[in-house]
Amino acid sequence: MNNNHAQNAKIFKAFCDENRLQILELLQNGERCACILLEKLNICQSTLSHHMRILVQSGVVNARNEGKWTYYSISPQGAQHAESLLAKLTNVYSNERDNCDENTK
Amino acid sequence: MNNNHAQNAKIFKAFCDENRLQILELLQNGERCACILLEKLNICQSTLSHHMRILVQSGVVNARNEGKWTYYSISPQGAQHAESLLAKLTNVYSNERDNCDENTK
DNA sequence: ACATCAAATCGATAAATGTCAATATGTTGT
DNA sequence: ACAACATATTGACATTTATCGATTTGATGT
Repeated sequence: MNNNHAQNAKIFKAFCDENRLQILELLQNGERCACILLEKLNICQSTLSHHMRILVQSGVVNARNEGKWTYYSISPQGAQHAESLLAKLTNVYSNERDNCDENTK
Repeated sequence: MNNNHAQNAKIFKAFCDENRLQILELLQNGERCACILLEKLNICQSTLSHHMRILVQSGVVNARNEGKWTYYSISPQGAQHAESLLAKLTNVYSNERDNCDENTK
């Protein structure tokens, strides 16, 4: 069984903050420059940078540098990975028999 | 647009902790009593209770009381809700034109 | 070289979270 | 009523996280 829960938890951290969800919502309309995101959010620049780092590290968001700008976009692959991971983590394998057995370890 | 990001963030908090992911993994084999979960995890009882509360409040896990025991199980509906919410949050509506427009607000 | 702008990093601080020990609540069986 | 057990709650503490202001890095244009 896949057991790197510490790493998997990091992926879902992308979705655990109000501001990050708002950022994702903005990115749903397409790739956006950091400065545009900054305009729309009531946070300071270093805070945005912090959130973008978490989003990128989760794999859910892509970053692209062009000149002095950084463009961010939702990564369909990263999102798909998070989605299937969530499905995998919540899939029920049992048919509910053997409830009190020790067959889980 | 659906904007209760604070509430949505709480749902994904269920998946943001290593221990909670391990609990979900145990529940994949079917409904489990808290005492069984406690046996398998290296955490103390009050910590387990804390994590179960977060999991239940996220809607991803169901709790059922029977006598002095509490049985927990994965909620397929709750999991489905989280999954479709994740998909909704990462869906890209744009065809990548109008990148620098102000059409997002 | 220099000024300007965008973004990242650093340092400090406040808030949130995870953890445990101790206690409380509630159920079961005697 | 009481003891035993399962779970929840409380209080304290350490760690992590979110946030901001200040500074640094890096690119652009003059």
